[in-house]
Amino acid sequence: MMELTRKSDYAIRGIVYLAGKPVDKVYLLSDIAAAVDVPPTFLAKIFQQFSKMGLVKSFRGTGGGFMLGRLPETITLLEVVEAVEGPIIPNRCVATPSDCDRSGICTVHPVWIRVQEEVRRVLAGVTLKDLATKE
Amino acid sequence: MMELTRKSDYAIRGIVYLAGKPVDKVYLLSDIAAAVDVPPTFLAKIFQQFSKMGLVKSFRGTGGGFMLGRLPETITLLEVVEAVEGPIIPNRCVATPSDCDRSGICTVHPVWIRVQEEVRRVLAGVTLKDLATKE
DNA sequence: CCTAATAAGATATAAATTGTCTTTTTAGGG
DNA sequence: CCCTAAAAAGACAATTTATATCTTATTAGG
Ligand code: SF4
Ligand code: SF4
Repeated sequence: MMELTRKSDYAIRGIVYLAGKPVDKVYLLSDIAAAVDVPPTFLAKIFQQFSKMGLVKSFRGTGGGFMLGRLPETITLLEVVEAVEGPIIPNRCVATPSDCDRSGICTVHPVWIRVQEEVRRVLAGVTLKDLATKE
Repeated sequence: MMELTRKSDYAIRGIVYLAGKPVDKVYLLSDIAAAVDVPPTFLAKIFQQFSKMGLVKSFRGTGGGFMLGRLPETITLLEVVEAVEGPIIPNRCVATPSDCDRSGICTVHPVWIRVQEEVRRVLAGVTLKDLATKE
């Protein structure tokens, strides 16, 4: 239960890498992928998603690559994870109570909401700046 | 991310149902399954697991069925969930840091440990007695 | 023994995960 | 105006996980 996908882990590796570099320069996807040990084609897909959401900016053609879309201190881990996986929902009734006939009377339902809140709270408390490894 | 499986949800439904009934009587699997709206064969598998772990007791043959293995106030939701799904691990490096070469230097790693702690704390704080619907 | 019930194990289907491959688009430089 | 470098987009594929079901065995009571 509750296991992060590779995709999210890779995504975090990639964007944290960017956050640890000078933010106004572009970096080759292939270089990023190599540095964080992620299959390049997979990371490409992830960064395409991020690009649409503004988490990163992309530049095509010669001299192209990726850079962070915003300052590292303004991007939380929560935002990154939810950008990849969608909302954090411990159980489907948290997102859509109508999915389960029992949600009205279910005593477990509120527990999942609390779990969601706690997880979100932890992840929202960490920014890319916090995570960036400065060397 | 972080979504509970049906199996766990079904498991909880089933065992919470038992917790809401007089604890020293046996109940037919088919009745439990019908009451909580779970495929009977699936719930059977789950309860077989639970039985091995002592969460429930099973009785075969005529007049057989299931009852709770311990008092409802001594069984936490955490225990039930982990009995079905195994340990709660937000990321595989939490269980086995050696799985990931980067765990030594990774700044994200400690965050997943905190997430794990928070989730476990919430679930450990709820017992089957709390969840049992009395009517 | 006959019947009721769970136990155990094999099997099946569908969905999600974890990628890869090919083609297209964009941009820079000579 | 090409040529090359790079990301974008979309199709495709393998593997694993989830979600069951089915069959046969075992146990217990009457
Ligand atoms: S049974 Fe309760 S916890 Fe499970 S899905 Fe329905 S409302 Fe949510
Ligand atoms: S990169 Fe960090 S968070 Fe991801 S698996 Fe490795 S140690 Fe864990």
